[in-house]
Amino acid sequence: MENVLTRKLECFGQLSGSDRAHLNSLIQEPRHFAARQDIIREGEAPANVRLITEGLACRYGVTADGGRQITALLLPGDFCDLHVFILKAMDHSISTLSTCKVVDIPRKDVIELTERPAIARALWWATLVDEAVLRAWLVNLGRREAEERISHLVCELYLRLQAVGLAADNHFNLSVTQDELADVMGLSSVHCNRAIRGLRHAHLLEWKGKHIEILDLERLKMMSGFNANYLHLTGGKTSNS
Amino acid sequence: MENVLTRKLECFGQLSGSDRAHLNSLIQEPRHFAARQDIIREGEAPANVRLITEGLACRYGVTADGGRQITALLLPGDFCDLHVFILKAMDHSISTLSTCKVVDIPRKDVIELTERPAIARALWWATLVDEAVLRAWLVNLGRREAEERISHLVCELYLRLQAVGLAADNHFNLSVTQDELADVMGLSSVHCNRAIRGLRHAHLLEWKGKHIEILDLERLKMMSGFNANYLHLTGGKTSNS
DNA sequence: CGTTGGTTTGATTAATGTCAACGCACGTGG
DNA sequence: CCACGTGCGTTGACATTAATCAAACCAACG
Repeated sequence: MENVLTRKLECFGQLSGSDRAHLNSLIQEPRHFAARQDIIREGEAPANVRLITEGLACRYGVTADGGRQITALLLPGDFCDLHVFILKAMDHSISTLSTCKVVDIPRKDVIELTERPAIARALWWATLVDEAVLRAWLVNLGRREAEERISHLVCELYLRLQAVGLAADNHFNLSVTQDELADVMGLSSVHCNRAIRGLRHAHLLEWKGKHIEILDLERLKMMSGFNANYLHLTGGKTSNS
Repeated sequence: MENVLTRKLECFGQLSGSDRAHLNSLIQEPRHFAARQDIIREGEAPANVRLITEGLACRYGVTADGGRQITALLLPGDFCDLHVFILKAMDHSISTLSTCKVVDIPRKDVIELTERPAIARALWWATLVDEAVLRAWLVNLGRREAEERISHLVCELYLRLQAVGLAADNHFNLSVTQDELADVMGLSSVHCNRAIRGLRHAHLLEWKGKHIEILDLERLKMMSGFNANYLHLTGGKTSNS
């Protein structure tokens, strides 16, 4: 089975055999992280680029009064800190949510990567998609209320997980507690709990422990105004191939 | 006077005379837009890259039920659609807020730009800063309430406008109505109005029409937990030089 | 002057947060 | 094998924050 990095980058477009081989050579032994451990902290300037190969992680920011807001969920294939080439220091922290495997890619290898045009474009694409997801989340937090907000996230995660082979048949696993979900959604955990109950009672989904089952994807998309365009998954392998 | 593009890119670092000259040559006659006109709409795939040289514009997304959320404020020097090289179509729209001047840069000229290393890095930097601002806004919407939220935005805009020479001495002009501010903040315009009144009564700022005067920047930063790191303005000309 | 677009205010309702209790599943140690 | 924590989910009661509706106000402008 191909590795998560090539799978992810080929969402943008087909890569040559040589490019794939080169990418494969970069995936060394991963480091293992327990759940709820910081991978990188705000202020640090890491020397390597890190890539999640297994598990769930998140970017987050904290407010002065101790609040936490998760600003991105990182799935297998996602980069932690492509920024490092340009910006002096991390302006946010990254933490695991589940146990994770993380590969370190030395800075110089990434620079080499950017000299392969197809890969460089795919990396650039990944950055732009991250940005698009951030915009979608902003709309979600700013203009949708709790049940719609959660529905929207569930739709997004289903498609993103599907794109890396981690979801199918309307169900998937997600290692987040309701406290953590609250930090994603900009809500309190109690309110998240009640919103999920609402969705359950409306026969839209089941959510027990880590297991999420979407009972009515169409209605879930409808009620949350979900439109997959922003994920830009129109490249190589959108559908199950 | 140098143009806004070079001024902006030199926030990242000094450019050579040749690079500057090249950038200057790209700034042709701008097109004029009235206030509240769309510059690009969701779904379009523009052939040129557009750059705001004067005025205030915004990115925005709309929800199914007609709500609008502004996801970025574009100041002079900001690009509208660097995305166009990679992504097939815009996943959001851009509209003017005030009257604006907009320069079109042909696609091929931007490709040439990316072949000059210092400029390519500066463009990359600009993208990453945009992303960092999105994350900061997400924290703002998710975890701060109205008064703090507005304070945070005011601090950010003051620094960003200062960086392009459009703010000094704790005041600046901002062409947004309270309805538009509400769409930035994820609040209702009535609630924005009351929050501004609160800030006014606390002697933190004055805000009359387009004119904003910061009365106590330190306290404003404090109460909103503002930390300028995410703007990454540590390069060439952070302070007044 | 009257219109118009924007701001301000009050009254009311809806959404969300907070605090506290309870319950359930799971693991650990006696 | 059972008793006890412990972490998480669930629920209720109540406080706070924000949205909505509607009216009044104000300044700019033809």
